Amino acid sequence: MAAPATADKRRVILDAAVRVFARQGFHTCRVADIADEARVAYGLVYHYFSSKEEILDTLFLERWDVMLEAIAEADRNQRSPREKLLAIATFILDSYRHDPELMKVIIVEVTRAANTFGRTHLAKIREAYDQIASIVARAQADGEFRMEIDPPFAALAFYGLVEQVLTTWIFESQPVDDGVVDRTKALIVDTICRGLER
Amino acid sequence: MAAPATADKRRVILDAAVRVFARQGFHTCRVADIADEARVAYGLVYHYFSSKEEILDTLFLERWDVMLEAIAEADRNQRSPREKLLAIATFILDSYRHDPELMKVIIVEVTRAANTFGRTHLAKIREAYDQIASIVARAQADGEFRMEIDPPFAALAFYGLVEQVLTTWIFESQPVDDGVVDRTKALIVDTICRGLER
Amino acid sequence: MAAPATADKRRVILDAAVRVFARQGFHTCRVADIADEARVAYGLVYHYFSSKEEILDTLFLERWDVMLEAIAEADRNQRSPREKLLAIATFILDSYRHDPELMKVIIVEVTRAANTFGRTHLAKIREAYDQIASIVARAQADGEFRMEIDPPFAALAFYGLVEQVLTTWIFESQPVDDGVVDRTKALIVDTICRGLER
Amino acid sequence: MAAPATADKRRVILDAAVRVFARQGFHTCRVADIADEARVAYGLVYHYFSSKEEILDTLFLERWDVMLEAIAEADRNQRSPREKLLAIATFILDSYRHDPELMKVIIVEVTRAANTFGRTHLAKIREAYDQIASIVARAQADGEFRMEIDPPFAALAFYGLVEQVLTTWIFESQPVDDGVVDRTKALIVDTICRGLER
DNA sequence: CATGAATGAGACTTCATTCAT
DNA sequence: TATGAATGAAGTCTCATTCAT
Repeated sequence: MAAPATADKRRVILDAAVRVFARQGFHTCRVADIADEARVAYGLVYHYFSSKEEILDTLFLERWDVMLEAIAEADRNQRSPREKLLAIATFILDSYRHDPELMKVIIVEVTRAANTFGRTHLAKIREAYDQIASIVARAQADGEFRMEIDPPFAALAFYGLVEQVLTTWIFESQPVDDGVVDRTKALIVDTICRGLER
Repeated sequence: MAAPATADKRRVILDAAVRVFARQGFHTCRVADIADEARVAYGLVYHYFSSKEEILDTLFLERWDVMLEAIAEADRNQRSPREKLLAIATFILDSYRHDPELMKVIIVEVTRAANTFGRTHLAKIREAYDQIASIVARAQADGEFRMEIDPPFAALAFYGLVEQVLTTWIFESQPVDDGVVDRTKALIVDTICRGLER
Repeated sequence: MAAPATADKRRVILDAAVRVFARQGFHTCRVADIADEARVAYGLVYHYFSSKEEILDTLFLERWDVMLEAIAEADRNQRSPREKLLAIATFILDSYRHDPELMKVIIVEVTRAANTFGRTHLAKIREAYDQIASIVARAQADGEFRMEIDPPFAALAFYGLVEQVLTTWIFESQPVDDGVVDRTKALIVDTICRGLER
Repeated sequence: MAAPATADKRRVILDAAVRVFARQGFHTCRVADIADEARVAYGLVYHYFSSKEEILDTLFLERWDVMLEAIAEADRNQRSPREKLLAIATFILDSYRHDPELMKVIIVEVTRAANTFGRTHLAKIREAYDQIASIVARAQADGEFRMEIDPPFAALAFYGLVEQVLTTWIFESQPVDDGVVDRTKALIVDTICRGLER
């Protein structure tokens, strides 16, 4: 039972892949880059993963499941729809704050890659939309949200804005501090819930 | 000595590239696929374009300039900010209605490709955001929009929703009819301007 | 009869080819480079020459025949073998002085290209050696040169030194003036005829 | 567990490259030809070398360093300048005798390729000239060679003749036997040291 | 588990040559 | 003669994946 605490090479490879994908992009990087970044032999990558794609799939699914659970929890624990949306925005923006590289990879390489991984994981991605739509639908039933906007569409607007914000941050590739994160999540919720007009 | 109707091979290649990029994605397709689709010799592609990338750049810039002009025109010709945003949404959604493949390529391969072409054309893309933000800023000055939401952020919400809608359609890859387009553009403007709450 | 004095496009192409071959080398340059340098349409090159190779062949044969004649003339007009060799060295070095680019092309791309054009034009190249060897042979018969060195070998030494000198100049790619040329040709003849030892 | 005799694939590739370069010439052969000749997968060539050029560079540098050392050794071990030059000529001609293909490649593709590899390796090539010139200079100081011919020029004549001889053999592409080699090296030294005149 | 050499299909790009005008 | 668009065969290099140790 002498295995050292950091011997989980699989994890090391996954973490290295995040950095490499974030830096170079999935299509541009080579498997060798990942092995180098992980300081691991070339072949070991293929010992743990059957392909380069599977690494990205793994990263996405790991994280996305956490997010789906966070959304569910927000729905359970918060009272008003506004607070629920705020909790969701908070979770996603905090995720970026804590691990911008991972979020960059997930958004750029999966969520927004309509031709490739986005299509592969369409069902998973939709689950998030559906949960948000469900929150909206119940808010309408409770008379808190107006009926004109159908829930899937509202989910689109909300999640779309969150993702657009993250994309902007990713493009700017400068670190965001807690203040920016706090103000932005409030702004997102306010914009979506109250609209632009006076 | 009338110019032959289909002699512009450069155009033929560009149009073929749209179809191929839309179908297979930029990274997945080969230059040979474009040449085949255009029914043109392999080398001719390189006679007109210096690389596969330049083809995509050309497609994007051609179309994006048209869109920037359309936004400017909407700003000039429409009275209220709501009408201006509606005109912009109309233009973009109609663009998709009329040439879904081209719009798919531009959004999937450029606008949302934060690692590659999106970064290349960042300045151009931002011009659109800036124009929209400017509309919002003037609406605030005129007392029509509320002051709480800063204009660049509002532009993000509006354009983000438009793009998210198109992405959904692209994912579903089923044709949209005029009715859907009309209802959606109204919904976009209503969502962004009036918000979700009662 | 409006043809301008410089309308000989064939000549224009040949002269342009000299410059391009000298600058970029035969293998590295493209036919398009020659056409550009000649300010002539792409296709015209193929109107006058059947291939890129034929251009180089033409340049070589044109010049080499002049040289063979110059050697023959030196043999006829000069009295002593030393004067004959001096006249030959003079002619070759002067050729370089007057048109270094052409000489560079002939030496680098033909004479020293044992795998390609050197092999093609082997017979022509040998004619020069043979003429020089013949001069040496007669000098031996006349008792002016010693018998120990067989004429073909002597020709090798003499012509080899001339070519080695030119190669050095080509490598240095700086212009040589008349003084250098004069001193060098004397040195060549002296070295070959009298040797290094006291 | 003795190391297998032929397991060094890098060496196998280099040796195959010599044969292919000698047979077809550097510009005419394809990397595939080298891989085939080495009975090795295409990609392995690029595993060991970054380009076709690097293979030739490697072959040249390996051999040239051996030659520089041989010249230095001749300078150290031989007494008279004539014996030193004889030892050098012997080494180079023997090199050809033992591995004519390698010497062909080095001379034809590097040493005499003024436009390409010759230029790249100019400094290395000059080292050989400089060593020979240094031998001549000391012979002049010792009163054994006459002062009229400056040492770099003498080196040119000597090395130029050696190379010209090899080039002739290469052109003839017939094997040379020891007798020819012995007679030729004596002839080279005699020609350069005593000259043609009686 | 771990290593990294070995494989080979495939992509991009170049460019000599042809041809219609 | 003159033009330059059109052709398509090659060739280099990359890199995901396999495999022997």
